[in-house]
Amino acid sequence: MLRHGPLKIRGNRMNTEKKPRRRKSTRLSQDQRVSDILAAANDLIDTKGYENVTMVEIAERSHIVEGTVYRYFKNKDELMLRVAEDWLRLKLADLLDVSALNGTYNKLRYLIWHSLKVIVSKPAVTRYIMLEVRPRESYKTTELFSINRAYTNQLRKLFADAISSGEMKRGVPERLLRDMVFGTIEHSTWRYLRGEGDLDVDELADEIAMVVFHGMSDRQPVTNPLEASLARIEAVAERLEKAVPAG
Amino acid sequence: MLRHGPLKIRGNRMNTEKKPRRRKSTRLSQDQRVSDILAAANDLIDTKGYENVTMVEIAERSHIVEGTVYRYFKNKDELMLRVAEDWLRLKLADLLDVSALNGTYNKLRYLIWHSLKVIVSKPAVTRYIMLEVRPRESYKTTELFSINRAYTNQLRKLFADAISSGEMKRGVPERLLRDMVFGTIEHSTWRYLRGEGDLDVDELADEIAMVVFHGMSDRQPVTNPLEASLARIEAVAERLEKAVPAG
DNA sequence: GCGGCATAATAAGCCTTACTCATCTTACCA
DNA sequence: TGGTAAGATGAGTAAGGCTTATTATGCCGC
Repeated sequence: MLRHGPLKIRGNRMNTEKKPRRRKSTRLSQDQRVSDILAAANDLIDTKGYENVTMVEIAERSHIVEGTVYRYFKNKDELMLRVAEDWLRLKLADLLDVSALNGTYNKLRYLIWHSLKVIVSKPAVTRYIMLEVRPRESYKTTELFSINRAYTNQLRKLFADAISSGEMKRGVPERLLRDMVFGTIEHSTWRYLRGEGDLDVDELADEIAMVVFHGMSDRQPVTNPLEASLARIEAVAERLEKAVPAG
Repeated sequence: MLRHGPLKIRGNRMNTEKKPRRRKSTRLSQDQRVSDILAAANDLIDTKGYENVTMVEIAERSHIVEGTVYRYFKNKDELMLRVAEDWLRLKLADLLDVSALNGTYNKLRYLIWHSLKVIVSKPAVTRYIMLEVRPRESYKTTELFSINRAYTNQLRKLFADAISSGEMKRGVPERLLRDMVFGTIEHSTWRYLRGEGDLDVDELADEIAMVVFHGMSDRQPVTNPLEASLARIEAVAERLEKAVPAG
């Protein structure tokens, strides 16, 4: 199938084929065109998934021709990046300062909850960022990387507050804790991002915060009878130790 | 640029152009061809990154022509999947049964260490799996998904052992703990997978195991609460025995 | 050795999609 | 109202995945 109509008008005696008519065009302001294109791209990404949108489609939905898109965006990647940046910037604009929240756990839960909200609000673009932008060598020089710093910064505050309140011990590499928090969030959302079912953001935020905060090991009051028994004996031991004069 | 030599031989009076010479071909056994192709694909993926290898290149390096590759692999995706599957299956073949290891922490550390070893052994294919296979809707019906179950199964054993020894409390969704373990591993390796520097597998395994085991909150790095508890009691008992006059 | 033949391998293309560019056209302004 | 800068168009290219008609090779029976 030819993309642009017949290549050659076959001449027959009385040429009944109309010569290809150039479509009527309208000149819009730069801003209007750009926002038309961005809107079209957004719609298409959301409905078809970022990997399936083509420049022709974006152009059609913007009521222009493919070549015109390239007047406003250097290439497809720049357009997609712009969509992602605009969205993420908007979403992170209302991120609270966690220092205002009460307690390490609440701060943590809030950050996790916020990330999940962002992801759920536009899964297709999240996929784009996770699959196309973050893996790049140049990721760290990316605008998206800078925007994401908002989370990193809040997490840093959380750590500072938690250390000064004694809830966290000093010395654990911040990098690792970050990887644990965001790694758990991302891994938890893959099922959703793959299109398998919904996501209960509030419940999941609770669960993730809990597991990340406490880790795998048991630290709650013991339920195991053997341990309970030991705990009682320990308590007695402690009392006796105090009672008996140091010898 | 034409991909396959001149399309049309322009006839001039005395045709001095040699007619396109069909290259000499050799027929190999099915097995030999397949393994040639797989070897070529492997080399190319490792050296150029999976996103940059083309079917023509794979064919050239296998000393055949593009079309021939399609006799042995339905399409590019099937070929790439095969490369990934063969590799991962081989790598997971020697995964130990964690029940043989001593203590939850050691089991955990071993699983993390093993994953990291696998990732480091072929980062280009790891990227392919993480960026192309796992995001698919069909991922769970994939051979790679099945192969990966080896980890899941070992992790399940770890949980079972840890619960029965009292180190972990019952009731935390297994899914979440899995997401924490593997999410932290993956997030920790992105810098490396992006090509930013090396990875000290042993050190990182220790760090991840530590942070995943204990979580963010401050706690003693106790490896076995029962043993720790007994140790404390014994110390007290010893002191008391010395302090209290023999009755 | 030799000829027939199943099928491996080749060469030439097709299709899609990102991107380019010469040409046409429009809106604005003098 | 007409000249013009720049916006918009249509046609085309390149690259890469995939298909297929044709060629020729190695095997097998004789």
